Amino acid sequence: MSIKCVNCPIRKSPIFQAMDSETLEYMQRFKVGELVVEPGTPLMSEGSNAPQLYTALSGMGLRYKLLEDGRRQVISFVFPGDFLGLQSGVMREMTHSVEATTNMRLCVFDRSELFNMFRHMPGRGFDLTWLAATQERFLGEAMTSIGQKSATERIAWAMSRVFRHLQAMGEGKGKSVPMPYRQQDLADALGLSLVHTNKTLARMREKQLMSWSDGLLTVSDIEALEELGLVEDDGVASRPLM
Amino acid sequence: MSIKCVNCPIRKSPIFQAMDSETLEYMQRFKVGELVVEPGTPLMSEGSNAPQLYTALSGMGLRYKLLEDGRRQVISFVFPGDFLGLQSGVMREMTHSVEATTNMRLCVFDRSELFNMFRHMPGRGFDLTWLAATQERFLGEAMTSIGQKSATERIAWAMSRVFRHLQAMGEGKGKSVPMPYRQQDLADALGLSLVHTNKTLARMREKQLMSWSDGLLTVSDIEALEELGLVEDDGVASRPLM
DNA sequence: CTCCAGCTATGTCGTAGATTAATGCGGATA
DNA sequence: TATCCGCATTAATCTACGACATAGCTGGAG
Repeated sequence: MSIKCVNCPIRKSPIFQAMDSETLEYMQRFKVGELVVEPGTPLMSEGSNAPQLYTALSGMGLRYKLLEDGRRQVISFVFPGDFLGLQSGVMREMTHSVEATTNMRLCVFDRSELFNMFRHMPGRGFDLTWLAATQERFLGEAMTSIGQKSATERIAWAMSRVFRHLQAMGEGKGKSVPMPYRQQDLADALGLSLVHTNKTLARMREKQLMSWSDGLLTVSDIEALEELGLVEDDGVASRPLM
Repeated sequence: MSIKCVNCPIRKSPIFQAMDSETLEYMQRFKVGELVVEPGTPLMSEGSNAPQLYTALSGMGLRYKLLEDGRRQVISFVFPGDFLGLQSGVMREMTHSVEATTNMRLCVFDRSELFNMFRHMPGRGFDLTWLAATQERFLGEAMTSIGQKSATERIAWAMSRVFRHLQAMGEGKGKSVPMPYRQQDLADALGLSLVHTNKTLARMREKQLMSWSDGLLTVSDIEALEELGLVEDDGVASRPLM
C-alpha cells in the first residue's frame, strides 16, 4: 500500500473522529487496493450499484445530480477523507453521481464485504448511521442556503464551510486552502448562474471578503465571512456520540 | 393503547416496508405511550436533544430550519408513518425543528432505550441507516428541485411526490389526498415567495394540472404532473435491501 | 353583530439574477 | 508559428420572481 493507513486523511476528518476508532481498524481489513484517477473520471453514477466503495485519499471531486435536459445540481464537494458510495451499500442504487475533478487517489473497498461487516457488527453499524446522518445534516443546511439566501450569502456560506473544513483537515497553509473547482461547479452547487456567480465573486473580492483564483481560496477574516453567510455554529458534527 | 400496533400507519409506509419486519416488532417493546397535540405545537427544536422520539400515527406536520432573521426553510412535510427524531439519537442534537400543523397523534418512544437497542442489535441497527439514507436521498432530490427548477416545476414536483406518497399510504380517496398546509408552507418548502406560489398555483389550476384548496389536493393526471415536475422514477425507495 | 386575525387572491412595480454574447488568455497540440 | 479549447471576465438585455399594496373570505372572540 502506498499510503499507510495510520496516515489516512480519513483520520483527520471530523466525521470520522466522531466514530468509534475501532471501526477504522476494522475497515482496514477490507481494503482491496488503491485507485488513481484523472480529472473528469466518473467514479459512480446515479442509479448504478457500484461494487466498489472508496475513501478519498487525495485530490478532489464532486457529487451531483443531473436533470434530463442537462441542468446539474452539485450536491457537495468531495475532499480527502470523504467516504464514497454509502448509498450504493444501503439503498440498492446511488442517488447521485460522483466524479473526480482533479487527480485523485482512492482507497478501494469491496462493497458487499464491507457492508456485510457493518451489517453484522453492532457497534460498527452504528457508525454507518452516523455517516448518513452527517450527510443528512449537511444537505439540510445546503437546502436552506439555496432556498432562502441571496447569492452573496450563499457564496459566503459555501466558501466559509469549505475553508473551515480544509483548515481542519490540515490541507491549507496560513489563510489559504486549495479549492480546485471551476466557477461553474460552485454555481451549480448554489443554484446560481455562472455569470452571476462570477460577478458576485468579483464584488466580494473587491470588498476583500475573500479571494479565489488558480484553485486557491484565501480568506483573511473567516468569522466575518461566516457571519455574512449566516453560517450556524456547528456544535454537532465534530462531537462524539452519546 | 388506543391504536393496535398491527394497524400502525408505519406499516403502510414504503420506507418501513423496506426494513426488516422484525425491527418493527422490536420497536413495539419500547413504546412508552401516545401523545396528542394541536396545530402549532412544537415537537422538537433545532439544537435540542429531545429525550422522546416519535412515530406519527395520524395528522401532519413540518420539519424546518430557521435563519436568525426569520426566513424559514421547510425541509419536508411530516405524514403518518414518519419517524421523528432520528438525528437527536444519532447526532447529539436535532438539526431541524419539527412542528405539528394539524391535530396529531404520535407514538412515543424513549430515545436512549430505543437507540440502545438499535446500537446493539446488528440487524436492527442497519435499518436505522436505511432510514437516514432514505432521508438523504429525499433531500438530494429536493435540493436539486430548489436549485435548478422553475417555480412551476418545483410545485409540480412537490405536489406529485405528496400525492404519490399519500396514495400509497392509503390516505386518499380516488384522485384526492389530504394536504392540510398553508400556501406559505409550500412556498417555504420550495424556496419561493408566498405571492408567487399563489399565482403559480392559480395558473396550474386553470390549466387543470391539479387543484389544491381546503386542505385537499386533487390530481387528475398524476403522470402528466410528474413529467412537468421532472420527477425521477423512484426505483429505489420502496425496494427491499440487498 | 362587529371586530379582528389569518389566509387566499390579484394587480403593479422593482430587482436579483438569468440569458446571451463578445473578449481575453493560458495551455495544449501540431 | 498558428489554431483550438476550456475557462474567466465583462457588458447589454431580458425575465422570473420578489416586494408591496389592497381586497375578500372565513371563523373565532367578545
